[in-house]
Amino acid sequence: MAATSTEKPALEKFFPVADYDLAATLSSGQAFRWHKGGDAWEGVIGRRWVRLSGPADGIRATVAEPLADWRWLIDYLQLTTSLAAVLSAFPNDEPLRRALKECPGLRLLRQDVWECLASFILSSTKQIVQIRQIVGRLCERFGERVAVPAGVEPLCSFPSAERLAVVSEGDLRACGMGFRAPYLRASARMVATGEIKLGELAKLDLDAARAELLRLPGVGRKIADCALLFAAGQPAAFPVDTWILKTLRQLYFAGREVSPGEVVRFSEHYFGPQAGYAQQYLFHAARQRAGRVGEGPGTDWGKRRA
DNA sequence: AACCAGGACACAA
DNA sequence: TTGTGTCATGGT
Repeated sequence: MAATSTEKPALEKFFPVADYDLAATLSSGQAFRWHKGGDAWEGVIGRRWVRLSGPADGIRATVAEPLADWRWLIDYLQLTTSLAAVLSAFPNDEPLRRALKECPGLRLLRQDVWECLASFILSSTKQIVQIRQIVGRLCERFGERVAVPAGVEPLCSFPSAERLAVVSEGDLRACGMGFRAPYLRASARMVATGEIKLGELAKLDLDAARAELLRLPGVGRKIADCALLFAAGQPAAFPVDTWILKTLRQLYFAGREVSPGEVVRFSEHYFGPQAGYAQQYLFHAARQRAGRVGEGPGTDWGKRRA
């Protein structure tokens, strides 16, 4: 664990990397705590505040306290992943070629499993902007303060399963999560007690890992696959949400109203070992075309009435 | 101002 | 196995 002992602690580090679109990646609905501040993105990874900016040839990272070991960030951003190798595993079809052209440099992150899972438990029938709000309130009320540079507003970590397991349902509802509150609380308990071991998911095959997550209340196939893909290192997981359902019907079923089950089964054999990456490209491309990517509260694309 | 949102669940048939 | 109503909340 002392592999980087030769490095001096620093507040800033530059990581050379090609084909990495930070903005697309951080706003593509896989993580919910990133905020754009000027030309940079600010967020919290684990218990650290980070500011990221993306010059053409890499990513510059700034933290609040000097660091020598940056592996946590390399891992989160998946900087050692060869995008070309991933994309070469895609089926060579027109829909994917188009999505690749529309979202060059889109990546998958490797998030904390509990944060990702809990966030997606809160996501059901919620718009992404609302998920961000709910997660934000959850963190500020039950998370722990993290160190930030002078002049930056205080921020908190994502609350642990142990913490959320002992928060009352009413206090959770006060974050605006509605009927999802009992799901989050009960799932937090099962994770906190070790009944479900999130750390083991990466070692299991996809079906076994999914079966584990499906034991959690409020976690169905879609949310399980989100946690598996965005956090648990299962590259073949393929979350089918309303966007992907509509998109796949259009692109692969000639617009026919095929059932969700049929679309799921199609996705299981068609997209291959990197199906999850394919999903993210199709999802982000579709949302981008619909003008839904940069949206936040108060964004109305100039349609506000006088 | 209605409509609907990165679903899950219990309950039909 | 596949289809329907229900569950809170608030942005658009």
